[in-house]
Amino acid sequence: MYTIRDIARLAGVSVATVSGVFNNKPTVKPALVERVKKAMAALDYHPDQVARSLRLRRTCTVGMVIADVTNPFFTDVIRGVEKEAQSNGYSVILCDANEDPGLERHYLSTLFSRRVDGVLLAPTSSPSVQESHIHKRFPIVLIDRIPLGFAGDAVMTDNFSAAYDGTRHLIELGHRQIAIITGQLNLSNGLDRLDGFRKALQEEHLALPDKYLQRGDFQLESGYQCGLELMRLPMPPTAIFSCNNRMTLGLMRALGELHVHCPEAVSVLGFDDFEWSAYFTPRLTTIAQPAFEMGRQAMQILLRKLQAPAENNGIADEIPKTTVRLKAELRVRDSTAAPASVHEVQKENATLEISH
Amino acid sequence: MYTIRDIARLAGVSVATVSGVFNNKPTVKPALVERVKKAMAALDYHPDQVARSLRLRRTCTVGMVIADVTNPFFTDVIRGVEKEAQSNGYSVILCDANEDPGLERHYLSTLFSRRVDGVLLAPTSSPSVQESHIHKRFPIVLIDRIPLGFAGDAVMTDNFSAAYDGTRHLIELGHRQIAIITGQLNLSNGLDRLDGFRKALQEEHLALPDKYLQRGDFQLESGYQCGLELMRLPMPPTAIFSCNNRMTLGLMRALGELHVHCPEAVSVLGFDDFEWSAYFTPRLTTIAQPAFEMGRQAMQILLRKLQAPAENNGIADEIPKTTVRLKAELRVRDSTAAPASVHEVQKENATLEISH
DNA sequence: TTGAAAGCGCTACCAC
DNA sequence: GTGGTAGCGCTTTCAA
Repeated sequence: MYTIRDIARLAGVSVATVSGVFNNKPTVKPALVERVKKAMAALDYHPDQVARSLRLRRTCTVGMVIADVTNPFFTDVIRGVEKEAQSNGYSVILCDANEDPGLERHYLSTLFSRRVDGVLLAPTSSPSVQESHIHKRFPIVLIDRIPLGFAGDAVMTDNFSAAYDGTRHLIELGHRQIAIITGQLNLSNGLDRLDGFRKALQEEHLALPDKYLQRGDFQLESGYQCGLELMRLPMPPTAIFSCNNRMTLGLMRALGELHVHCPEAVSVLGFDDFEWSAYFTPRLTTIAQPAFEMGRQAMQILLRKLQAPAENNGIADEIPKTTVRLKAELRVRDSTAAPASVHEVQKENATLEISH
Repeated sequence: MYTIRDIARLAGVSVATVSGVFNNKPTVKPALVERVKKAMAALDYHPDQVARSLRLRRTCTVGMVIADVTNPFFTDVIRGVEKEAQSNGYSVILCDANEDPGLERHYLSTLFSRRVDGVLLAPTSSPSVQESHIHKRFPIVLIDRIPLGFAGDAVMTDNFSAAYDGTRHLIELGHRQIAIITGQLNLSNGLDRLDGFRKALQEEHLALPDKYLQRGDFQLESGYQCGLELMRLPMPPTAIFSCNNRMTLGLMRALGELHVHCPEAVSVLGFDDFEWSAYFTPRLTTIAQPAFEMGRQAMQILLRKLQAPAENNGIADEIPKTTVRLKAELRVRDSTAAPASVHEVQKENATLEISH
């Protein structure tokens, strides 16, 4: 392994000059720059970022702690983060907290040891972010979800509006008996979706019977169980809003097993859109989150904090907090349709018109 | 930010003692260990891994360069790597090469600068791994795919056997007109799948007309185009083997648009299995790669190389190369069935038996 | 404009 | 057992 000294010797200059070259100091003479670069290339020399980090007290590395990397939603988030990081000379250490608060805490400590400049965090349900000492370690930007009452930097989908708009879509199709399968309600992503759903119902004075509010946990199995329960009710709903991709899969399985046809017998609206949503039978109507953009903007905010004056280093409270809520997009496909009763009415109307 | 000196002062010991404590040196007296640990906890002190790395010439960090993180297959690979790394005290820097050889080369240089201890690489089509100087930088273990003629450490699916077994499944169902949609053929994953397919056909003396060999590029669009082409042939195949998940999606879209029913009119066997494979209509028969295990074993091999004696540091040629080929699993679902002609024969046989 | 040297936080060697 | 200290590779100040 070569050092700056080897390059200096080979190029016949001092180490300070070599350092000046790869830090683009304008004071180094072009001729010397040339000689140094040649020497660097000859030895496949790349400055040691570890030594550099120690000296500069800056690693140009950020940590990314994801509660559940297996959820394909996060793949796009990660890509957005990675792209923005890479084009700004940052590297990303990826940590999979696996929905385990203990592991999340462990990762946050590891990242601190490694002196990452900042952290992007999609927190688990029992969030370490609430502990103030974590924020003394490095700036943090939350992604996708925030704990109740959290006041800090965050980028997420405007879940309330997204759920509201989606539910309105169901109402406008003529549905009156609409059920919801929610996720956990202790983080914003679960709660805001339920709230948006409720708002849309209340505006139309539609009831939400207890049985129509099924509480899942964002996992496939819970979507399946809640789906079974809903469709076995004496008065099953005519439309179901499923609050994430996995639960939607479980719900579809439940419908299949019960031989309940979608959308004829029940409409399904799912949160999260993916490559395969348009390949289902029926093609799924979904609420698409801007995952890539979420990652990109989160990294941008973090970078901005890192460029803040050194004395507060992006940690101090004086820096204004940024919360970005990105708009989701409703993608209407074939899993939502007017309820059977409305079909009847429409047919009748059609008949009437024809008979004029 | 506190340093080892602050802890030493607070605990009333020397820096050497403090260092001894968090490096588990058995020579430190328990009473001192206690005092030091208390001081560390009091200040939320975590040893600076940057300084440590500089001193030890070891970062306990590995790089992971993925040609295409958007492919959900890699999500599981990454999880396997991450889990194995984490439980051995390693961190993972994730790099998305985006199928761009230039970007891949750039990342390999960045990782070298950061002095990662080793690299896991799913190479792009125009692979930097063939360049010998890369291997002087750090040990590399390839994942999922190797360039033709590569001799080094690698972990991948036994693509040849997987494709062979899958094709045999089609043959045993009675298919004789079997087509394939391949990916690029310059890396092992594409080529071995084609070879396994060919082998199975040859054993049964089945022809592979030129038109039945459609060359895709592992992207959705190519699966779609190849699917259209195949089913518009004067003599379309009765079964199609699609060489990855994305192309299978494209193929299914093509079948849908042409109103070709699967599996009645054509059977579909897809490489790669995912959460949604069992939720398609029809439920897809697939070849499931052990992605998580692939990541885990790749990281294990890399760790083993890192523990090799310092003088060759896992880079020298003397260390034997390990190539692991993991078995894939054929998951038979509903998208593959006997061809229409065989259905007829079976029905006839059934009739005959009844008439006995 | 260039070079010599101090020091970032830690480890490990050596002296006590 | 414990402590003092050189030095990992780099940046940057200061002197030439």
